[in-house]
Amino acid sequence: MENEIFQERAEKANKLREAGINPYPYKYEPTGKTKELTEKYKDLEIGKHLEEDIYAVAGRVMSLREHGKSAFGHIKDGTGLLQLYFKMDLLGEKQWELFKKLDIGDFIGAKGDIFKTRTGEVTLRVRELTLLSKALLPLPEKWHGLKDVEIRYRQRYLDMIANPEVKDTFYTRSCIIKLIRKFLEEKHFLEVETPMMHSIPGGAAAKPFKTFHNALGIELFMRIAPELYLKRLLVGGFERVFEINRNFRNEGISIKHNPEFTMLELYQAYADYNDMMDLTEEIFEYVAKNIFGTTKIVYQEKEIDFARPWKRISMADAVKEVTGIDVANLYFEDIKAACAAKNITTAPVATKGQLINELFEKLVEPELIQPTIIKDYPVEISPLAKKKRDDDLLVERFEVFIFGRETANAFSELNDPVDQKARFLKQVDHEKEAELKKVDYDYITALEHGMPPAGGLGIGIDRMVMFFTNAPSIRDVILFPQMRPKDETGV
RNA sequence: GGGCCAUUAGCUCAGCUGGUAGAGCAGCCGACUCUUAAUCGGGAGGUCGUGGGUUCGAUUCCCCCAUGGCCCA
Repeated sequence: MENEIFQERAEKANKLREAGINPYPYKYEPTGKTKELTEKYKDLEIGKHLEEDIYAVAGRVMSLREHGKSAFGHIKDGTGLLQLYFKMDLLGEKQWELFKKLDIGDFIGAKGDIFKTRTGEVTLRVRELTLLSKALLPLPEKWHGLKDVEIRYRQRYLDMIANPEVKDTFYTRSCIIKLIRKFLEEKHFLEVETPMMHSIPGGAAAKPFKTFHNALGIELFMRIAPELYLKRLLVGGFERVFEINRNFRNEGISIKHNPEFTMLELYQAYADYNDMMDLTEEIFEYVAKNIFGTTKIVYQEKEIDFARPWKRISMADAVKEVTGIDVANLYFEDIKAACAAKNITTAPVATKGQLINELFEKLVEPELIQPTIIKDYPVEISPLAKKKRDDDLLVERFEVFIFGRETANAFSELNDPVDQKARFLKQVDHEKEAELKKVDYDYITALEHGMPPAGGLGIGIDRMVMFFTNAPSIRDVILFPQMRPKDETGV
């Protein structure tokens, strides 16, 4: 059947070629956009024709309603839809023949005058029709749209055509990123680009993708985080830098995880994690206000308010608040027992800090619906953060949780090269994948030259976009989410 | 990695207890010069995800696999 439609349409294209019409011409110059025209003439009197108001519009044919020697249809361009009216006696016989070979899905140019139909719709009465591109395959159905999620992700272009809100989502995504850039530039942050291919994967705890550089003859890793390079820039003298770019993590795919995802990382010299808390709140509030005019949004039926200030609470206090377990004043064995009592399985060699983190992740995280800053993490799970100024077992680190999801991560950056080296070595000792972990001595060397005290912040852009577009899955905010390739027989 | 669910026409979906598959839209032919889910008439379109099993007979029951979704680790 698909083949049949394809053949019929290909045949139409051939007939047009025989008649001297190129079904794939080179250029068209529209003089109006659909949205602009429907807006401009929305108050036009019903039934009124403006024969002097002539426009050329271009777009994809989305519907056709034929009436013998006349027809209505809609075209869609980048701004919206516009109704077109085709009349045989106005088009002339030759153009009418061309019209009859149109299919839904074709791109056309249409030039004509404006009028308003009896039913009150601004319509272009076509006097000159140009085929701009013949579509050989049919579009998804007009009424129900495209629902098959597999096709929506694999053939995103069909999703965009059939489901208008998809374009809105990615439009909003672009706006959010633009706003973040604007905000940071106003605060004198410099946007930089650091390597995507690292010889030592660092800056986060995640499995990397491996690749190979032939000329150098070395294994390289797609970056899991830009952190260690951005901090080298602090050593070099840039005081405020940021990067918005892709990270790659060779881990599972879920509603919250795509192997490649976009991260904002920024570093500010002479600042600490308290400054990063303020900055994080400001960024979210700024974006929310500029997009919605308010700090309140609805995400998956829950109202979320980004208004400052957010709740700020230490991890230990959060665990105590939610579970009643006073981890700060308990010994290792008691915490282990508490985990067991809550049916939380723990690694046999877990440290106290890791146990507390387990309790936090399992029992507290899901409760953190409103934006919440969880601060003061156990040192053993945070090798790049500076120890808390009054507690050696903790680091000055916070994460932001929204709707139970980790959305940002920030530290007072560790700039003591001796401490950093010790923590790297300890990590290599403990990590299961120790053979993957190499100490980045080049980074240590950079710190040895002196890095100013600094605050650093990372925000998961995809997750942020999910909140602002009410997207249930990260795949809804990534244009081409990772899928298993289909075999060569196609989709 | 484990569990559950889905896969039927280009798209959206029906298909009961096992008896060789239906609708709407799209597309095709015809009628119709203000329709908008246009309408009316006619016809066409299917390896029921793949492979195996049970059965006289499988879209339907069972198993494997593939792809996707959700949940858990």
